[in-house]
Amino acid sequence: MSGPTGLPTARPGSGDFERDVHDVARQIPAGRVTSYGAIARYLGAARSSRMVGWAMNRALSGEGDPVPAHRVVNRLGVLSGRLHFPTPTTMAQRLRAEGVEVDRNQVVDFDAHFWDPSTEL
DNA sequence: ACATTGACGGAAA
DNA sequence: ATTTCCGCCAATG
Repeated sequence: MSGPTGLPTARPGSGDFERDVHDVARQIPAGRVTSYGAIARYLGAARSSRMVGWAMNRALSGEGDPVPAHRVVNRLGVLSGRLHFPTPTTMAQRLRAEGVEVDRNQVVDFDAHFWDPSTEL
């Protein structure tokens, strides 16, 4: 946490952004998913959803506490980051293991599984 | 030092 | 409704 309000205040460009992204991602409940944009909005960097992707990419690097990167998809529910996992199917497998249906690299009934940090957190 | 490229997404055309 | 354009900025060639 960083801000006096308790809300993360780090923005892209600050070294804390990456850590905050990981922080939020770790709070995504199993069986739920969120989007890059949703995390960016929560962190007050609505236009930097790409940076969230960059941060998630680093999350897979293994270092630090594990981050459930498979629970972050794009706004359409597509597993756009699947190619960054050990194998192209790892992301989908992990989601299915949590009860999230995936068809054609896309979360089925995305809205029902969507978890918005701005609302839920 | 300069150009291109993204795990994106909203706005403009 | 669909397609194209840009902002955001770290990383890479």
